[in-house]
Amino acid sequence: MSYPVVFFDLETTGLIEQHHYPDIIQISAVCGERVFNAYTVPRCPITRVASSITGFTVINGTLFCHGQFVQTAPLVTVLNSFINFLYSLPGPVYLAAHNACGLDAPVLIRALQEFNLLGKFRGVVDRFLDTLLLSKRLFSQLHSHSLKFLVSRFLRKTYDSHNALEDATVLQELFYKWQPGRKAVRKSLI
DNA sequence: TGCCAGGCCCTCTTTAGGGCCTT
Repeated sequence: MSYPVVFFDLETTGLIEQHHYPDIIQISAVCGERVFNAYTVPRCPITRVASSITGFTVINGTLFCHGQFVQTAPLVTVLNSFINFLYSLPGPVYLAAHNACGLDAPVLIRALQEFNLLGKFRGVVDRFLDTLLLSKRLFSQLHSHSLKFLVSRFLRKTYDSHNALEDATVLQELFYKWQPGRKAVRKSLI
């Protein structure tokens, strides 16, 4: 592999819509044994569907997950901490997420732009890697490429997390299990 | 009240449509 791969996942207030980007609630990343995990109170309401999927709710400006209080930090602090985490690795790195080009990459980039952090971010992240594209390239015969299905198929685990840290962790396990070649990885970069 | 997106890939394609995947 050309660069180390950092596996990350976002939990957000919803999906990308034409005139509205969702807010970040949680950023998690793993690279080998190194782990990053942070939460922030979103500035826009969490959609009903997103709340039912992730378990996150905001009550009087405080974040809860399945009813449990969650320690948060301002978004700019979370983003800076995430970038500092990436700089602490032997970079530059590939930043991998499942369906990165559909949600995680554009939402993260937009948030970084808002705080003028994209330049600093680009100094340590070479490219995004979309493991959904990679899975379709490697296993075109599979009828599903959802993270839940792939975890069940390759890791023989029951999996229904929708917690960013758990999602990033299993994504790394999948990648290590697959051991994809350089060519397949290169074609899944965005 | 009820409804809601976008990008990618595949194919019975390219003058298009449908399914999947993410929260």
